[in-house]
Amino acid sequence: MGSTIYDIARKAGVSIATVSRVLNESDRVSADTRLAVLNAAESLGYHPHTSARNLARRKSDVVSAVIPMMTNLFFTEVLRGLQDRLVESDYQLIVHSARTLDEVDSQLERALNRGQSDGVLLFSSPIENGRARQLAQSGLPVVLVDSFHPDLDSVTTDNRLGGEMATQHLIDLGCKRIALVMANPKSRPSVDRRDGFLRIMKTAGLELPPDFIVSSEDPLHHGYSEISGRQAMESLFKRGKVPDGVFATSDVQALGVIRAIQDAGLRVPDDIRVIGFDDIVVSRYVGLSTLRQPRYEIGSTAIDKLMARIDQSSRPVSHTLFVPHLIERHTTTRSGAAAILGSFNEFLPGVTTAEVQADVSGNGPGKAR
Amino acid sequence: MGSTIYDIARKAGVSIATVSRVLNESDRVSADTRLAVLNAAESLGYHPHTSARNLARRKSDVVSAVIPMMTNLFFTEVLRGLQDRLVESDYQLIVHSARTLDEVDSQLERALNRGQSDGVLLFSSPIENGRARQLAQSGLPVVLVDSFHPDLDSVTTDNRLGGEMATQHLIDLGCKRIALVMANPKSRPSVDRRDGFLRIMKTAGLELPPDFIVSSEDPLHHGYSEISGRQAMESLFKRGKVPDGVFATSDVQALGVIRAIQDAGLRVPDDIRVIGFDDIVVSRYVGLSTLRQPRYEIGSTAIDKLMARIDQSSRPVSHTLFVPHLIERHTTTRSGAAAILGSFNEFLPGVTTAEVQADVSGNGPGKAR
DNA sequence: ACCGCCGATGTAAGCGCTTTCATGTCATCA
DNA sequence: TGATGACATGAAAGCGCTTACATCGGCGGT
Repeated sequence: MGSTIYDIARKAGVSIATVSRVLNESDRVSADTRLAVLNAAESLGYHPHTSARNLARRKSDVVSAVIPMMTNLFFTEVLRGLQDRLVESDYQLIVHSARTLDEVDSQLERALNRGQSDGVLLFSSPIENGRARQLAQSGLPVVLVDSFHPDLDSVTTDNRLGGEMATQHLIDLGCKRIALVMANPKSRPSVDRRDGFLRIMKTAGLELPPDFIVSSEDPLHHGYSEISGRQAMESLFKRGKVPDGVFATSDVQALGVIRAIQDAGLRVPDDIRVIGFDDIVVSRYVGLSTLRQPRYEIGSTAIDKLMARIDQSSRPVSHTLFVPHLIERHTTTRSGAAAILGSFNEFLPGVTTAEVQADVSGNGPGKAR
Repeated sequence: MGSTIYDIARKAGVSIATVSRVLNESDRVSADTRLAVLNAAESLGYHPHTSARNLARRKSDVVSAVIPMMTNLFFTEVLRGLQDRLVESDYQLIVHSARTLDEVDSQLERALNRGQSDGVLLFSSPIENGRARQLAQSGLPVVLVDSFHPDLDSVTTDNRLGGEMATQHLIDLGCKRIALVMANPKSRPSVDRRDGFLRIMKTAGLELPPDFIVSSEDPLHHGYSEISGRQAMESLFKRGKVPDGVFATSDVQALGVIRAIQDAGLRVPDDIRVIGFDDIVVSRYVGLSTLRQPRYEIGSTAIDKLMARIDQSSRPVSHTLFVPHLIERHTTTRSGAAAILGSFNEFLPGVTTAEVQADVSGNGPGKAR
C-alpha cells in the first residue's frame, strides 16, 4: 500500500517523468514503455496521491458547495440536481453544510482555502459587502445560488415574481383575507417573496389586516421548517384571526400551516386555501399547491457557470433568473371542485368523497409512539 | 490573492517555520511573534493551501462517501444524518455519487486515491472478494454502510429481520396471499429482506403462489424506484394475480405499488395492504406503513467507526446491526379501521401530532438542538 | 566566569507529483 | 556521410506546506 511513482519507475525501469506521462495520458511515450509502466502500476496497486497531484497541477477537480440548512428538504433536492450534473463531468463535490446561517461564515472560510477546490457554490446566504469583498479577495471562482450580489455570478428563481404569482392565484380563487407566513426576515428569498405578495395585494386593492404577516425568528433552518409554519398559524388563530388563504414562503412551512389549520378543526382547502413555494417531493403526494423552482436547471446552470468561470476568470459576470412555475394541487382547488375531487391527497385518485367526509369528522387511531 | 507563508514570513520578519507554527497553534512561539504573524496573515487575506498542507501532513481531514443511486430519497436522508454528525467534527465530506451500481467501481476507484481523503464510507454495494481485496490493498480505512463483508467494518440494518417483521405484520392483519415486490436481485438488502419474507411465509405455512415474487431488472437505482414498483404490480395484475397484501422492499417501490393498485381500481388498504421499507420522509405524509431504518444512528455510527479506524488502523473489525422498527400507518390498517379512518393520508386531522412532532424536531434521538 | 539547559527561531529536507528543459537516438535528406 | 530534426526519455526544479534538527541567546547553578 502507498506505492508512489518512484516505485513504478523502478519496477518499470524508467524515470518518474515517464511514469507521470503515461499516467496522464500524454502521448509522447512509446507503446512499449507505456505498457511496462501500466503493468508495473497495476501490479503495485498504485493509486495516485491526490494532494501531491493537485499541488503540482494547481488544480483539484473539486468544487465546494456551501449549503446552509442542509437538513432542509429543498437543499437535499437541489443537491441531487447538482450531483446529476457533476457526475458527468470529472469534478467531484465537497459539501460544507452549515446548520445555521451563522455557521456559513466558518464553512465558507474553509471552502475558500486554496488548493481544496477549484470553485465554490454558495447557497442561499445573504451577501453583505464584507463577504463579497472576502469572496473577491480569495480569487476563487464563486457562483451564488438562490442569492444575489451584483458583482458575482448568480442563479436564482425570481422569488418576487413567484410571490406575485402565488398571491394572484389565491386572489383568483376568491380569497379576500390572505395571510403570509414567512421564514426568518433575514432570509432574502423569503423577503423577496413577501415583496411580491405585498405588491399584488396592493394592486388588487385588498385589505391587509394587521398581523396577517407572520414571520419566524427561529434561527434553525432560518425558519424554513414545518414547526415554524405551524407556530405561525397557531399564533394567528390565537389572536382570533382566520384568513381564507395562506401563502407560505416555503413548502415545509406550508405543511406546518396545514397541520395547524386542521388541528384548529378547519379544512383545507374548503375553509382556508394554502399555497407554498419550492415544490419539494412531499408536496406532490400531499397535494400541496406551490411554485415550483426548477431545481434541476438551477443546479446544472450553477455548475455550468462555475466551470465557465474556472476556465476563464475574466468572463463578464452574469445572472440567471428562473421563472417559477405555478403548480395547482388540492390545497387551492375551488370550493366546488374540492367537494368533487374529494381527496386531499392527489396521490390517491381512488378515494371517494364519502371516505374523505368520514375522515374529516372522525378521529384516527392514536399513534402510540 | 494566493499569498503563501513566504509572503507572511517576509511581512512579519520571521521564517516560514515560525509562520507555520503560529498557524498550527503550536505554542512554541512567543506572544509577540505570534501577533506579528497573525497580523500579517490577516492583512494579506491569507488562506492556507489545502493540498500542500495535506501533502506535508499526510492527512486530509476529509472522508469520502461513495453512494450509489444518490437520487434515491433514502440516500439523501442518510446523507443528512451523516452531515449532521460530520459538522461537529473537523472533517469534511466528499461525495462520490454513482447512478448505477456499475458506476460504483469507478467512483470507488477515485475515492481510494491516496491523499484525497482519510477514509471511505461505502454505501449499499455488493462486496465480492475482488473488491474486498482492492479495499484492503488500498490501505484506506473503509466502513461499509448497508452492506456486509466479514473483513470490513460495517453498519447495517437487520434486513432479514425487517423482512420477517413486515411479513408477519401482514399475516397478523389476516393477509393470505402475500406478494413480494423486490428490487434488483443483485442488491443485497433486497435479497435479505426477501429471505426474511420467505422464512416467515414458510413458518406460517402460507402458500406462495408462483410469480408472487416480482423483482426488477432495472439497473437505474437498482430497481429502487417508484416506477419499478409500479411496473411490478402491473405485471402481477396483468397475469391475473391479485394479492391481498404486498411487501415492497423499499418505500419508493411501495409508492409505485400503491399507484398501480389504485390505477387498477382497487383500494389500499381495504383490498390490498401495503408495507414498505426505509421510512422515507414521504411515507409519513402518505400514510405508508413501513420498517424504519434508524438513519441517523446509521450515519453517526458509521462516522464514528470510520474515525476510530482512522485513529487506530489495527483495531478489530466490528459490525453493527440495527433492528428496524415497525411503523404502522394507514396502508396496513385492518379492514374495519380502514373504513373509519377513511383517509389514506395520515397527514389529515385524525392523526395525533405526536409522531410528526418527533420527526420534525430532529433526525433522531440524541439530537441536541 | 563557565557549563549546560531551555525556549524561541531558523534551516533545510522532504511530502508525491507535474513539467520544463536538456540529452540522447535514429531515420531522413542533401 | 554529416547535418537536421523528430521523437522518446531523463534530470531537476518546483508546487506550498510541515517538521525534524541545528542554532542561538540568555539563564541559573557552581
